[in-house]
Amino acid sequence: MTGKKKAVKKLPASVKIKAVRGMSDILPEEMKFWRHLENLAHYLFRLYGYKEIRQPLLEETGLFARSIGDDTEIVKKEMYIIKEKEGENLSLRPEATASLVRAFLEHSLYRESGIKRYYYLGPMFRRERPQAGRKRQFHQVGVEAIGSGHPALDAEVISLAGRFLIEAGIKNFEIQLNHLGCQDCRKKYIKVLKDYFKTFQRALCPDCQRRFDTNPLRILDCKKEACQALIKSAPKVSNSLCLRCREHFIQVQKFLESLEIDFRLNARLVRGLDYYTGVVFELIHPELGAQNALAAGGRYDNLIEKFGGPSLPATGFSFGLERVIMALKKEEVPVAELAETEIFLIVLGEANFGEGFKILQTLRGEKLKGEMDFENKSLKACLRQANKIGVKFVLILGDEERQKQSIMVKDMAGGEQKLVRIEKLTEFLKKLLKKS
RNA sequence: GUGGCUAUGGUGUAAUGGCAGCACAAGAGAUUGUGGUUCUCUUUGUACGGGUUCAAAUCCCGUUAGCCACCCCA
Repeated sequence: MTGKKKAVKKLPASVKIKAVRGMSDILPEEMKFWRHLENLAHYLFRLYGYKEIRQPLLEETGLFARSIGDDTEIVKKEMYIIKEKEGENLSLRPEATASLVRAFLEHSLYRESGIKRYYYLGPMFRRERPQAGRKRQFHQVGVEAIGSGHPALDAEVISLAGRFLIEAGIKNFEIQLNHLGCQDCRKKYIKVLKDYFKTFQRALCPDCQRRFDTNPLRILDCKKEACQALIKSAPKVSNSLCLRCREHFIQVQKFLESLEIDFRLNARLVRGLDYYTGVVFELIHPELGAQNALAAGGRYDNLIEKFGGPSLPATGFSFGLERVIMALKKEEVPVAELAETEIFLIVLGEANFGEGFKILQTLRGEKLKGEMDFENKSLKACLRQANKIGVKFVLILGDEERQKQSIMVKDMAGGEQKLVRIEKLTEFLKKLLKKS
């Protein structure tokens, strides 16, 4: 290729390709945020004894229907379902807990001793109408801790979620707690709630009239003014809790207080997924509008047994990474740039190109991050480029240097330069880069 | 899924029915081997499809996408 580049002709609109709705590219400039959170997850969750696990993106559709609930929006409307020629349909996972429990049982991981702690990280899929913080492919990191009903485990998981945000650099968030009751008292509460709302059923908004049948707990979550008054005087969960649940909730709060974790009780906090029982929580960021839940989680003490496994209590949470990144940006949290190019090699004259190309390979072999120009651009243009990408050193290899078996090393910060013999180059650069 | 708002170079914006302009970014250059500042020049755009009109970025319809709220949820 010589001469001027021709302008790239645009494809006609009829064949313009673009990403699927609600699924966005994560471009290099965004990547530092992702790596910031992913690295933190790997470090922090392991610190607490959680082991990484990765499940497939596809599972049998029935798995989600059974765990999340047949009547939830997620299962009814939002799953990406792949029709198989034979056998059961497959679905892209809308969340991770169901498939984690599946894997847990399939590989008999319950045979291991003690509390089983896992963390995961990856894309989830829900076919919702997209918005900021609500993509159709979105990403979660989360943990699941299986095998203990102890309130300290709730406290561990909740405090871990809080610590994740704090270490990520987010200051402005709130932990909200509620107790939905165990299987028994939850059922009891739902009955009490339905009895209460039954008398006022006609006063409820249309959505809530529907919720009355599908998920009465959700009525507590309604934002309509008409319902607010009724909700206010509705019976509280706390009054329906059995003695054990009540004691458990108190213990969880005590443990959290002992760890100096701030939280707020929210009697109207409910969960949309059917498998939740007991203590549930959300981590809310106040500046993110309607998508303000950075993370949510809670106990699911009956799910494993429901899937045919042993009766093991469990709890966990998951973060929506897109939302955490929105919070990072809102709070202008400084996030470290990813490792950048340290050295830019400039070759003058095509005769020296091969030699320069070899030197670059040697530098890279020594773990020095280097680049060079392949287009025989002018020295000026190369320096400008090197300056733009912010390298610390520029190496110049021309006829003069070549004759002396040396290379010019230029410090971009100060501007001074020094002739260095090629065999001493890597040693020389390493010393400088470690110091600076 | 429901309702609403929006769509102009890579990015941010101007043009209120009459010449698509500006800034940043990008590329080339300012006496031939020295960057950042400055200066000159250059490339690149009305999301898509229709309609109204002498004339459409501008008005209308549809599509697509993004955003906001709801639904739901991380």
